[in-house]
Amino acid sequence: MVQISKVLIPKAADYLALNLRTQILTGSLPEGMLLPNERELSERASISRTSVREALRILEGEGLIAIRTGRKGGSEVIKPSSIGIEKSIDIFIKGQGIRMQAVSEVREAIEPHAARLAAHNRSNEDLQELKKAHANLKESGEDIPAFLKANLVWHLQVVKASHNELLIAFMTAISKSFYESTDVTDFNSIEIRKAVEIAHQRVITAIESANPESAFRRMSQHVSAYITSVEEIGKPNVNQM
Amino acid sequence: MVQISKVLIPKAADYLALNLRTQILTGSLPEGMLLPNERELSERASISRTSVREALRILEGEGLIAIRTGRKGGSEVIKPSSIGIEKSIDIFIKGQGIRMQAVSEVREAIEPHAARLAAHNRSNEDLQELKKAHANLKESGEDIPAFLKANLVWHLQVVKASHNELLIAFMTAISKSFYESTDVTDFNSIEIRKAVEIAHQRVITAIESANPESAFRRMSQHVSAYITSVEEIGKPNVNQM
DNA sequence: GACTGTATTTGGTCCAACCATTTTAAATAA
DNA sequence: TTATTTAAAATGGTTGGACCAAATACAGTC
Repeated sequence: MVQISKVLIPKAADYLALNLRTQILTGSLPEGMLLPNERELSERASISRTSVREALRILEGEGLIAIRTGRKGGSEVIKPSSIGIEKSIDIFIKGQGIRMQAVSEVREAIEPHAARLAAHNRSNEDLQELKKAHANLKESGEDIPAFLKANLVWHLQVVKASHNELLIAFMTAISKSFYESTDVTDFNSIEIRKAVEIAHQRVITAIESANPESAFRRMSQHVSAYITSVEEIGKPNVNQM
Repeated sequence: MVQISKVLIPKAADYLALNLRTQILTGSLPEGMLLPNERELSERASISRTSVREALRILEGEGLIAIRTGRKGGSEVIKPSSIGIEKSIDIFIKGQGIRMQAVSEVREAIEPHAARLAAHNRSNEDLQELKKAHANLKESGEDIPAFLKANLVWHLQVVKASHNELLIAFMTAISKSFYESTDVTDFNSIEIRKAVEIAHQRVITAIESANPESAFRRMSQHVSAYITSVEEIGKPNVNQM
């Protein structure tokens, strides 16, 4: 028996999308460049404009092009931002019904290390932003939503100060889920909020004095304590949408 | 002056995609369900089949549906896997020209913590898979590519044993980039390969004996040492494609 | 020079037909 | 009866062409 492996016939749109994606990621199509308009792409690739548009929709979804209408519009090659990562992580968490605990564990992995890196790499601007975020948290008073918001910003700012683009993307994606599922009543107590404030101050001090191991240890303690204070047995999973 | 904010007119396809995405993520459209066929969706949503197809292409790209042709074909709702995350991380790393060092730093954040969790959560199957991966690494002998492959599998297996779906997804995505950019000649020395083997054995022992802090520390040391041994000043960025 | 209207270019939408693939069902042969 | 072949049906894939909508350029006008 002659062995014939199945001939895969990729869809026209997928084929064009792959072609363009490769050219974009290799730099053949540099950021800022305008792709040929749809009618020309259609002609050049010898496929219908409909298929071209499906291909462009795929690339748009991947964050590789931005499509503008009107004269001088078209498909511009853009640098893929972390939004794509955030979107897919969000879909993954919601679609899979990921446990909140799993999200917390990722924070426990990322944040201490990010604090360590921040102590190494932070700029003066980073430090000022961090202190500003800390001030906002201190000033939130009895306004629990404002406290939670300021808290979120502070944690993100620490990771930003690490200057690691991947950690920033991960943390941004995850913190959204975490923030959405945090119960306001968890922070009704002034004592808990004060403890958070003190812990943050310690981390800031470590980062400011460029002490990586101290930053790591203090952030580690803080995140663990924070999660413990939020966790309750039987707490439901991440909210669906 | 009357304040009029710009009226945003979303594209028909985006609108339908958002509608369906919401229903899928909230569970209204459960996994396995077949969406109405394209012609019916077109009729029900009062938009053209072309727009319906663009919407389906978006959802397909997000990993929320699988489209099959033929009678009894159609768009099946599927559980979004980690592939979407891996794809977007891959695009981000390549498109942004992320430094290899940044990828390494993420490993240093994730792997020790994953080892710690593995010591907590690992099943007997996990342990056996880990030992199998270790055996493969030991048996690779002078075959450097085989060594690197086995090494990759071992590291992934540790993270899998953590039973944290997000960490697994992150590590899978990242390890691909790391693996692709690792120079074979970095491991020409038998001494280096032997050191890796010993370090792995220590981590396995810690995980087997359910000693989280030992697992954390040993993995931490191993990853740092590994990265140091691979790092060379002036090493180029992650390969573009 | 500022404004205004018109033409041009580009993406957005629609339609109607036909092709390709897969499954089902009927017809036929063994 | 059972196995095989053939035809029909249902579904996504693709096409070409027409027209709509938005953004810009440009010529004309004040």
